[in-house]
Amino acid sequence: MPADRGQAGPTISEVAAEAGVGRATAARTLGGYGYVSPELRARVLAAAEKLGYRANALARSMSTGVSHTLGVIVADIGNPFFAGLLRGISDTSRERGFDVIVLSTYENLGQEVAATNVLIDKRVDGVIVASAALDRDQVAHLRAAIDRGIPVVLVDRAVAALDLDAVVIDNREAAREAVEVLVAAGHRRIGFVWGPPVAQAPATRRELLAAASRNLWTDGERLRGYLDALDDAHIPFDPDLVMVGPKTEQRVVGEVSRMLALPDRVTAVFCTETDGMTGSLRALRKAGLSYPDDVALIGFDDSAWAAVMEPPLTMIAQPVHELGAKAAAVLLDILGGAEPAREMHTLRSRLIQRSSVAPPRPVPPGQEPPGQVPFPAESRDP
Amino acid sequence: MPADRGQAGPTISEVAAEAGVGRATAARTLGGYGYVSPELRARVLAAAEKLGYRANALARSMSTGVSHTLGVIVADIGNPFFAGLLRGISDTSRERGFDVIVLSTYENLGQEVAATNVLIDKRVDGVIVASAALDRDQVAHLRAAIDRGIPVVLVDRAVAALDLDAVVIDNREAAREAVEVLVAAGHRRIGFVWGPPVAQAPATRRELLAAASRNLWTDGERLRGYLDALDDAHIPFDPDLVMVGPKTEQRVVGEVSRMLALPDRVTAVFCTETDGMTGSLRALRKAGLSYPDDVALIGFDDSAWAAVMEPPLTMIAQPVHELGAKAAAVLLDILGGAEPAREMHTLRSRLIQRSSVAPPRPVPPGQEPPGQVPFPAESRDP
DNA sequence: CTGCCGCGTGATACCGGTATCAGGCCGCAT
DNA sequence: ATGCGGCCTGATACCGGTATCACGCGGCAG
Repeated sequence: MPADRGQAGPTISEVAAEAGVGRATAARTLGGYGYVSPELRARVLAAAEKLGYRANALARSMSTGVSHTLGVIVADIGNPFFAGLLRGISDTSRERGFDVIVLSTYENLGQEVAATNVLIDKRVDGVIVASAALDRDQVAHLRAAIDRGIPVVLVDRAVAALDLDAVVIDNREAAREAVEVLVAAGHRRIGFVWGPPVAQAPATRRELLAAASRNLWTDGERLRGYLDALDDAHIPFDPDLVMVGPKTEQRVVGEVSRMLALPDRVTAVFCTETDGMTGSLRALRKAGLSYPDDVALIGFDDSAWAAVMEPPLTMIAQPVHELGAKAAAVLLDILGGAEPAREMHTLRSRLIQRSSVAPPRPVPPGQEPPGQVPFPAESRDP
Repeated sequence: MPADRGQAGPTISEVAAEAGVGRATAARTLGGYGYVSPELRARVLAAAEKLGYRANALARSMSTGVSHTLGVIVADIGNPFFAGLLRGISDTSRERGFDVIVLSTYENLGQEVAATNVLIDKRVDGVIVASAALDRDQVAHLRAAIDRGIPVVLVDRAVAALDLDAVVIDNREAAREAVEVLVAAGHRRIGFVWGPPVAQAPATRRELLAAASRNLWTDGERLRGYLDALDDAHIPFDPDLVMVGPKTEQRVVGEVSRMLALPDRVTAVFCTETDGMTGSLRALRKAGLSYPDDVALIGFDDSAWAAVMEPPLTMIAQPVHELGAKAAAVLLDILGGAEPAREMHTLRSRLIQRSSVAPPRPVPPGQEPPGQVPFPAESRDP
């Protein structure tokens, strides 16, 4: 029951009738294929103009099997990182005449599966995904898309279980570089916020690495970079300084507070995400501590805010736009007939040094300054 | 030329063949309509399962004329405000079984027109739009959608030229409340950053109001609220304290620097958007000034960053999720057959008082510190 | 035993495009 | 004059669903 036709705009048949030509002629003119004499072409165009004709993309896709639409699945549109990525993707897609459908999973694998199905059902030509999948048994939905002939390109998070093109940054190197800066400033008690979303905190370095190598996901790589820098400086790994598990700002505050209350407390914190940084900052304030003197800080994902903080924050800037643009370009090339390279395209991030790193405050052993062991009652307004 | 069928997944006919039933029977089973005997139903289901059948949403939409998809057009996905909005929209849409296609226009009317056409072509059932359109002659694309029977709901920015449902916040009240707080603290030289994107700065209050009333767009309402508060406090309007025109953080820095360098400089700044706030903060630092003592600050759109700034920023928090949820609910109700109310649904924002407002620094006339030359505000009155 | 009713099923005409192909018309060569 | 080839054009069969409708079959009443 096609509700109330006549509303939904004219069809090609109506245009043809108006122009007094056959349906096929109107279709050739409007579809821009085949040959039509200048005279008829003009008549069709005039009729289309008059009627306000717009081609039905659904019908066209049905017939051609091609939708000129890319599907993008991201973990969280609310995250500025993904927002930037998206802009890169849509800019280059539009350039090449493709539309983009965006779906956000909010880090929920179930929603990622649902999103993939939506894209399959809507017959997108290709998919770009920042997947929440970690393991071999969590990629069935992506494999289903591929099996149906829909090319998939990974972005931000590579999934080892899938042999696909992936566009990522040098997470491990970036993290290592940041932690090296901390080490060079003299820090040895460096907190890692936050890590792989595993169920329980790994007790040993070995366990941690095992967890990290389950996959190439972003957090895992950043953790490896952290470990690399520690190793190079011969700083022993301390599981108490690593936060893993569910990623909520709330938990960061708790965990960093804990690290700050340790007898041998943390003197620097490395944050792998924006929310980790804001959470750490909250914890600092709660403890009546400030940066960079009490605690040095470096975080991932530069933003306007980080630059206007007082003092301004040293941050790692990811090439978000390029990341998105590259992912779209790779996918579009495949759609254009190129053979998938099935390789990792790694882009470089950049450490922007500002003023949130200073040498650790020298502490005479045995008599740590007040304000770091028990929390003093809030002297500051909430 | 349907490239290589067999790739794209089984069709309903193939499922029917596999199950040994007629096409219609398979369709009824899989489509969940009409009657099918339990026995055949089971056979069809088994066949579908075996073949990995997924319905082609395109074909279904073609046939039914309904896509169960909402189109959303926002100005900028990179803006956390819109990201939050989107989440509200997709949460309630998904609840009601609708998918969402998001298009970002980056404040470009041309792209908004293109986006609208994409949505029309893809035959979405309804559209939610935060339009960049201001005037009567800029809404043709939205009217085209409506004429084609696609319901449109406005969000964040109401467009006066269109008699549609709109979900907005009490922008004027929110701005007035914020400026009142500034006034109550003793400020009389209050900067407004930033205003309507008009071509040239209005010189008089009258001109400004005229510009603002061209439409109900967000900035205009916020400007009115600012003016309201000034009027109530009998503070004369000074065009030098209002920033209008293109909205770039770069320009904010320049304009606020200018306001800070005025003989009778600004002692407080009210920002209508996040970028306005970060820009103002930059300008402050450049001038060697700090808040809240040198300059009081209030801004729109609370964020995690605003709360961790030192001192924390007093901000207006918009109910972003509710805004999106409400817009989706209104649209979905219309799609469900409800008569459009064509009214303004106004949600309340909340001023979160933190520590970026203090009374203006009293300065003995005649001996003001270099770089800041405050005069009593009254000295400028005509 | 015949007729009618009703239920379950399958055949089929859509939806609005694309793409193939047949056929009409014209010109030119024989 | 006839035949043939090329050029345009329009008829039509798809794409993969939905929805209508006709038909076959069984049961029950007359």
